[in-house]
Amino acid sequence: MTSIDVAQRAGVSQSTVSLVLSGKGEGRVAAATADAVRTAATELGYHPNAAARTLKSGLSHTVGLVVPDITNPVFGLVLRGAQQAATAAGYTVILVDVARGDGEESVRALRAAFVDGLLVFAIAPPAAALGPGGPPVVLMDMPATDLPSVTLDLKGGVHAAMEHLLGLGHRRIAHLRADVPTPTFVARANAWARALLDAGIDPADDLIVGSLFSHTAARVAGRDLLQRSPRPTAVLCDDDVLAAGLLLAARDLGLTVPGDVSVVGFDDMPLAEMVTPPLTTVAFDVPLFGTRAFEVLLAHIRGDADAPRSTWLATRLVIRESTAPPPTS
Amino acid sequence: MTSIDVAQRAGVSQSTVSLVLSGKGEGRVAAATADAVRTAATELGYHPNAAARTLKSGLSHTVGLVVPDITNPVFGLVLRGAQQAATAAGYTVILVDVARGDGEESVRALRAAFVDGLLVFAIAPPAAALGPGGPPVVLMDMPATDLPSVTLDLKGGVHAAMEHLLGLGHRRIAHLRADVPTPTFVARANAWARALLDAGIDPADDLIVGSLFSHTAARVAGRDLLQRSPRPTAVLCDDDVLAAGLLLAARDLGLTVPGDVSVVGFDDMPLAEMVTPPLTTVAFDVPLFGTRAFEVLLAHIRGDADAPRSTWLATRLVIRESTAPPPTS
DNA sequence: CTGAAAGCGCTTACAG
DNA sequence: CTGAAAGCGCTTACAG
Repeated sequence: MTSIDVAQRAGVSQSTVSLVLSGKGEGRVAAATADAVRTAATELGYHPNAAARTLKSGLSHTVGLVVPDITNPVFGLVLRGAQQAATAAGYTVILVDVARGDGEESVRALRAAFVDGLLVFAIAPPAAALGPGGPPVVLMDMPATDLPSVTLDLKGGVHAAMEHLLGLGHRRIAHLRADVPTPTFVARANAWARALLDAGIDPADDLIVGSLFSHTAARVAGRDLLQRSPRPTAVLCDDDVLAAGLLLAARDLGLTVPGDVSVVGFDDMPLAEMVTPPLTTVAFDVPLFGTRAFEVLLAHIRGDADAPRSTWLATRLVIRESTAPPPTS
Repeated sequence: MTSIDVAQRAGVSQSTVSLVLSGKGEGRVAAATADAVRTAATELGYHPNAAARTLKSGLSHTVGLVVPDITNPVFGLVLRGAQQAATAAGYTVILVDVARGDGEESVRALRAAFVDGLLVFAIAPPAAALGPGGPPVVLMDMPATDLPSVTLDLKGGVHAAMEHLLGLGHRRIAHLRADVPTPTFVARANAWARALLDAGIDPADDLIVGSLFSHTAARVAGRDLLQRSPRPTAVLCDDDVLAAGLLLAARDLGLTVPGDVSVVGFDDMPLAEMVTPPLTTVAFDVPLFGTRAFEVLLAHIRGDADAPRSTWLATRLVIRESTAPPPTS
């Protein structure tokens, strides 16, 4: 079932079939001819072979989104946003999960699916993504000097959260951080320390605890943190899943939130509203983040002269019920 | 940068390059020649063009996973499981989100990425996936007579949940259901009604409420349900997100769980442990579900004579803190 | 307005 | 053990 079959049935040449079906026949092919081609294609149930098309044209109209850990609910929303913009432009976004590995395998596979471009979220772009002949890459939540990127105003977000906590009267503000040394988490850590320093508080080691990326790990880390004395009166968490784990830890220890300890999350995922109490958290427009990233990537795929090198998205603090003044005792 | 460049540099023919680099040269190409080819390829940073390879061989070693709503956290784990089995077999899984649309667009795109096979989760397989020349399709959580499928023991799961609730002394057991008329939800509804009937209870309409698939929608629907009188003493929910919404509704109304009302979820996603109280829920091995589905698909891709038509996965009830005997009043 | 022809970069019999 | 050649199914100048 090839374009030649369609051509025969419609009584035209293969070129004409291609022209009509790709929409490039406009004003070059007679309406009657075009109709005949379309009819024949429908009757035969013909679908152009994408491999052949891509081989010839060099374009697949598909981009890949590489995420570090699909288990984290934010990425679904990022994909949604990216896909929305992509659909409008005639593209599809396919997602690949690196599962906190190096992603070499996955990206190699993605190239094998010859995507026209790559969106890489918060991980160092796998070498396989770069090499010569590789497609354009846009980094998300990952600053870079040599590659275009879309980042988040992490500093502003953490700053707002710390101002909020400091304003409430907290001094011992701990940091429950992700045990992942990527720039996005380093930036959070630095902003936390900066805010403390600016308030004349020492960002001491006993205010810091690291955790793997699961609520179970955060629960264990949180128990450790909340049993230190003096106990922190507030905790800034690197994301909402970690914050959810900390909530569990507080409950394990018979501590109330925000009565005994205030908690701030990051990302404002749906989860933030579902836990008890609902989380005060640093928010950004997650789908928009995906949309923006796709738009930047598309500009690079098209080779636009004014394709943005690096842009960023605002963050803001959403205040819910997990923060309050420190206990008076 | 093509295989011809590599051939020239290594001083061999294009055929030899192909043989060596595809691993099919074993025992057919002299070791020294093979080394020369590999060296040249590395030096040149050569990557075979996947479109050409696929066009010629008809194989992309990529399969697609089509999910109804990537926003739901279960699908991430399904992808993980599928990818794990796929990696072992030299395949990659790419995910496409249909966003509760019909998926025609997405699947067309996936075919354009010429996947070797398709895993379609809980939605009617888009027509674009079927047509002649389409790749093998395996349906997940969606029984079918004409296509291979991997399903869940939904009936057993609901039965266990209802036995648990009935055993606790509940009679007015409501059903918070997904407003999505796919077989997976119809099966849950039927099993719920069956269990009630078997216990001599009428599965009346006032025990039923439908909701869109978000905790916000479920919260609203849940408030409606919990304000009916007499109030249900227990609610079976079509999934954990819906159950989380119901928990919020109970809180809105000043009701305690499980004191005033018991709640059972479905899927046992990480969320089930993060909400308050942790959810009693119908569980299954989510990653294994993905793994199984991939294995079945692979058997069909390979054309194994004994490729399974339809298999199923067990479910079990995980009892946590959201269920207790009904209020004595 | 339409067709004949070349060629995208591989893989795979086939010949030697 | 190695190479020359055909061909996968399209698209795209080019000719008419």
